[in-house]
Amino acid sequence: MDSIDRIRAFNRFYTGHLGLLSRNYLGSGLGLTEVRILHDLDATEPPRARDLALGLGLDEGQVSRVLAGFGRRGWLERRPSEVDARVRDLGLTAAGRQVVAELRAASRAALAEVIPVARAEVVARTLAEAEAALGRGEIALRDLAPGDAGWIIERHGALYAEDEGFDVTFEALVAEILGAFLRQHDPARERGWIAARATLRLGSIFVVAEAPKVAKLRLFLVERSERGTGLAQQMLETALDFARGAGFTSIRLWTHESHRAAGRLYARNGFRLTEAHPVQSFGQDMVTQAWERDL
Amino acid sequence: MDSIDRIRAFNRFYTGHLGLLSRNYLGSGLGLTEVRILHDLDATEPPRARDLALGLGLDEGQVSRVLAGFGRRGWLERRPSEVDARVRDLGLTAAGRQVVAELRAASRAALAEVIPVARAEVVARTLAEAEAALGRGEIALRDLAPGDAGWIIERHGALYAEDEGFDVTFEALVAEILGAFLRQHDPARERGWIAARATLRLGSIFVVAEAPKVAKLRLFLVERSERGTGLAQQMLETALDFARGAGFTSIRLWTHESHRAAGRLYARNGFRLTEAHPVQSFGQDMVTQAWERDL
DNA sequence: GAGAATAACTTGACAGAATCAACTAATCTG
DNA sequence: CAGATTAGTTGATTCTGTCAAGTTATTCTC
Repeated sequence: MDSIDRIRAFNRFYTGHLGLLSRNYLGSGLGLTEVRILHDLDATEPPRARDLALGLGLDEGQVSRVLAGFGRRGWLERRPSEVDARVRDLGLTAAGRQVVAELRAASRAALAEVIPVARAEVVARTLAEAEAALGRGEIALRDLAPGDAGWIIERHGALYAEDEGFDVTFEALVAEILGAFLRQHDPARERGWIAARATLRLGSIFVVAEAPKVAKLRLFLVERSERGTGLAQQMLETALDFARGAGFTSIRLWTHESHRAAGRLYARNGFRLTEAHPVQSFGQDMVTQAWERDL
Repeated sequence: MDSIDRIRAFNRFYTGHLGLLSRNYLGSGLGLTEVRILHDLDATEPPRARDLALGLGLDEGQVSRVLAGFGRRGWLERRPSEVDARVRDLGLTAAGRQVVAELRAASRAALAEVIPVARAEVVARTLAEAEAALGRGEIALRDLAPGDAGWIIERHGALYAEDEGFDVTFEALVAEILGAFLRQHDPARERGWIAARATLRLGSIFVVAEAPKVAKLRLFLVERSERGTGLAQQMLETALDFARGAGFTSIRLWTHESHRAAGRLYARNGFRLTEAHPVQSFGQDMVTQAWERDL
């Protein structure tokens, strides 16, 4: 079962599990479409009819009829816009907002019934990550927070096991490096960043001191999904800027020959290959490289 | 925004994003309901009409009509069951299976179009975890695999930060403990387990040697969602059995007074509180406890 | 600035989906 | 064996979604 099949399996499971397709939505007498439109209408900046159709993937005619229905029921006011007379400004009435509030409460109650309270937290966390994985939200570079170090270790362990066949001693090394860093480091000269989209972590990069004037780049990792997007370049620049500002005059890093894309990134950013020799580590034969550049 | 609201937000996002409500499903001329029924029919053990209605949350009349339609198109054979003449045995014809195969291919293609290849992997991974979080799949206790150590560190870091206000030095400690364990331990006498539902990890427990005859229980963690389900008891028993089999004659553990439920679990399992004194650690004032029992 | 093109929305016609209820036939229960 | 239950079908009705045509206002083009 490949990734696409897994996603399809989830879709079937989820639609079934939550009854997303239910007609008479939560006994309100409204259809799912009406509920979705109502929800969109209840925003600080109410949308135009056209936006509703586009945003929800509906026929404009249908939206028009639904809105007319809301008007008839006294939930919605529609008056010609003063800026553009083709457009009708939409605004929920107090009664309309009341209906939305009731629907929201009913929806919450229905969900709470299907999902045990204790589970809601994990479910929300994993779904939020899935949402971010689907590309929702902006990527930000931030400082380390509790839990991040573990994630860095997990992803180094998992990705290097898949890509290079490394055994768990590599994960052990990463754990020890990070343990030592967290326990003690000079915040003025040493720092780690996490790239994340909402709660979904996408990459890590660290600058540590190797010598008074020589910095070292470590634990530079970017998830496969974000490779080739320019994120790695942005992270590298952030790290180099910090190292420069912290008074280092040069920076070094160690990597493996098999990381071709990483090598190209370093070369493009002024690093020179200064060392390369075969080693046997983490259960695999490979060629380690040292790269260096002035700051 | 609490967990339930987050889940509701995901539902809105997801239904919109994947166009789950698409009518004329993938240009096949079939509706979503027909497609769902067809998919369910294509199983090794074909369901009865009744099961379809129940399983998909549909009206029995509607299912009957849809099945009749499939029969008319030559996709489905319906003959009275020999066991129970009220029931009609359902079986897709070769043509029917062909239709299902084409639909599956079309669905895969449509998904692949919406989700960039590079992203499919993370999306599948996070959705699989969400599915497990929703309670799908059995819980299993297994040995450590790459990535597990990082997860243990992350969850210790995150949960203790939330529950006890610990700072990152606690995460550092866990990282160092695990780094050392992974790098070197005696597999006959020391062992770690992960409790997981599919790919979603739910807890961890370790047995290590403190002295030749004295074992130590460490890194015992259960996600909030699984507390009170008997999982912790099962994990503890597994660990105690192992320690007994490995020749230890007693076992110790350290915990904090604030972990009331854990304390009750230990007491219920024959542990005695042997030590308790106030300490200042990880940025918090607390009372550490030592517990012990014979094996 | 006139005429064409486009945009925002409405309306009509119609096929298909979902719902409710009534119905047949077989089987189970006590 | 009478009555209840189960599996499935059929009919009437309402609602949804879709396609196409229409109205009015605005913008574009030469």
